[in-house]
Amino acid sequence: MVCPLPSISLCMLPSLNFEQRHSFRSSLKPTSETLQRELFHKFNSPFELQQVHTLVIKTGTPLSALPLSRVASICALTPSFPYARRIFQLVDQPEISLWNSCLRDFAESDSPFDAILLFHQLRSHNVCPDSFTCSFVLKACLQLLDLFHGRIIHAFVEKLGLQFNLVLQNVILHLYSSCGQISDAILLFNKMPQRDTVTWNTMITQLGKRGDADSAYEMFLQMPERNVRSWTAMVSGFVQCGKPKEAVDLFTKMEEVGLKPNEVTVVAVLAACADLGALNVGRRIHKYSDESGFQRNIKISNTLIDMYIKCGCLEAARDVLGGMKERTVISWSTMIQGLAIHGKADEALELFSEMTQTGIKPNAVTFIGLLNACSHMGLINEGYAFFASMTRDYGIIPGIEHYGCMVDLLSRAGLLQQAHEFIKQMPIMPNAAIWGALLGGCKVHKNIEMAELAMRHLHELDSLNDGYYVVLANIYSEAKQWDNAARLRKLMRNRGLKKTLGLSSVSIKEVAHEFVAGDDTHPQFQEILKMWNQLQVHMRLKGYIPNTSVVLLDIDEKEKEKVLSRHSEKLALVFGLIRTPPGETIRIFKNLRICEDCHASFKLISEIVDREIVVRDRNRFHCFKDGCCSCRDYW
DNA sequence: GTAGGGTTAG
Repeated sequence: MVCPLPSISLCMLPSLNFEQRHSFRSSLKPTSETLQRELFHKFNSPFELQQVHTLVIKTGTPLSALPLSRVASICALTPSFPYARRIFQLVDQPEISLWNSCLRDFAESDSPFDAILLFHQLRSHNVCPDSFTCSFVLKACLQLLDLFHGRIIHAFVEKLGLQFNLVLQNVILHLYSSCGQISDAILLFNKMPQRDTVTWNTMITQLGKRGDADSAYEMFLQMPERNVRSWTAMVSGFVQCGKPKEAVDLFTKMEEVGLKPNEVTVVAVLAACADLGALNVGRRIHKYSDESGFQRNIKISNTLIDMYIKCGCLEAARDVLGGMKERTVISWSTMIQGLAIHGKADEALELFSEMTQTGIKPNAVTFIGLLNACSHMGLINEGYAFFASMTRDYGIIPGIEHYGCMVDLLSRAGLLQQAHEFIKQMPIMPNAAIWGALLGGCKVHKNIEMAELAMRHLHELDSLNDGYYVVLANIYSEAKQWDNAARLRKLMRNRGLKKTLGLSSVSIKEVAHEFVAGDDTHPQFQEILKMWNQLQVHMRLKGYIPNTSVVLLDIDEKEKEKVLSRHSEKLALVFGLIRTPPGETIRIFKNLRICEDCHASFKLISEIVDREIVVRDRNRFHCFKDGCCSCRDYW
């Protein structure tokens, strides 16, 4: 027999200490409050539902005291479902709202498919869904990119007469567009009776993700009202579409309009600066970000690290990493990759062990950075060791990129036969990048036979890429096989391929000055030429001999030297020397790889003019100082 | 209840 004491709330007894309270409590009949609290902890399996229910009845506790949403999530996908329903029907709360909160939790959980299962459960037990039900299930479909169920729910929305619910229409639009059904999305967009900013922003975001910057921008201009998210979506879209300049320009316009960029905008525009190598804009945004109180945002810090690295400022990148209170695997991987392209393999490897010591597990991208570091410095054994370790110690299956790094590592080091064997033993089909890496090694190590073999594969895999033909033509002309070189040029012509023009830019007071190879139409060309001739006198005294073998054309030596002296990176450097004060570091950005003659020249010039010259080429950084390059001539 | 962001071989 239960002790017939009146129900007293424990909080009415503040003077009792913990032990007293505890002994008192055990002699009391549970109140609704204590019951509710305890139920929350006890509720673990559906078996206990009946026991709890019995307790509730025995103590006369109102049913609403039960943690109903917890009951719902525990019973949702079990045979106790009907039992839970019977309880819900006794509570003064719409049944569907309980299932909805459960659906929301499932949709946001690690297994969103549970939301879809629950939806089927609800349907088969004739529970009537409402608009919230649909929105949560659609959210689950979106997480899973489950177009099949998405279409079912869409049909259901129409059946329930919810086709005028703007929120639902927006989710459906989002679902179609992110499942790659852009034409369905556009169809829906066009027939929507009303649209809001979310509708437009969704379209802009998804078009940007698909690489269609033009359509996205058209929408951006067309939309009646733009908020910060609209601008952010467009800035981000430009970055994703490989238009970082447009991204920075739009960002500037956004500031002019008086809108305050938020954390997401900052990430997007910093990524644009990284792509552009726009250090000054990047620095300004870093300052803005700090002033806005974004210091603790990990994604911003990670993007800042990447931005500084890609702008050639390793020190600044280190400072950002050093100042981070919390780091993710991305923070470390970004820095490791950064050190790799700056030729600091030892530091990259050190950072890796520091990372694992702090308990952070590397991911597939971390290993790309590590292998890259080995590759840029010729660390063959270390590279093999990392390649083996990634699977053995971390269960990461190497992807095509990892194989690419290994082929690059071996080829660069001149182990061409070994590289070829490695390719033949790959468990996945080698792609153009793999053969391209081998071809690159053949150029450095002047192996015509292997180069031709690689080219046969490249011919099949990526016949429209001019770069490979140029490399092979280069190999031929260096070996003075003019017939073969000419044959290749003819092949390129027949295929409608043109050699990508060399483009270099040098930034002076925030303005990027661009130079094209061979361009003598620049207004300051005469000045540049004069300066180059002066430099050459000093260079020749230091033993400089123009390396005319890099010139593809079969022309006389004097002509070759002329072509050589007008390489875009040389024009940019000389212009930079003229227009900047002595001692200032010169930063050059080139779209292709730096040529061997320019590399040799820059080393000498850095010594002659006593300046640091930082060149970011298509692959990595070269930092010239006191007659040496940070790549130690291994590239 | 609906829209967004960070590292990735050559």
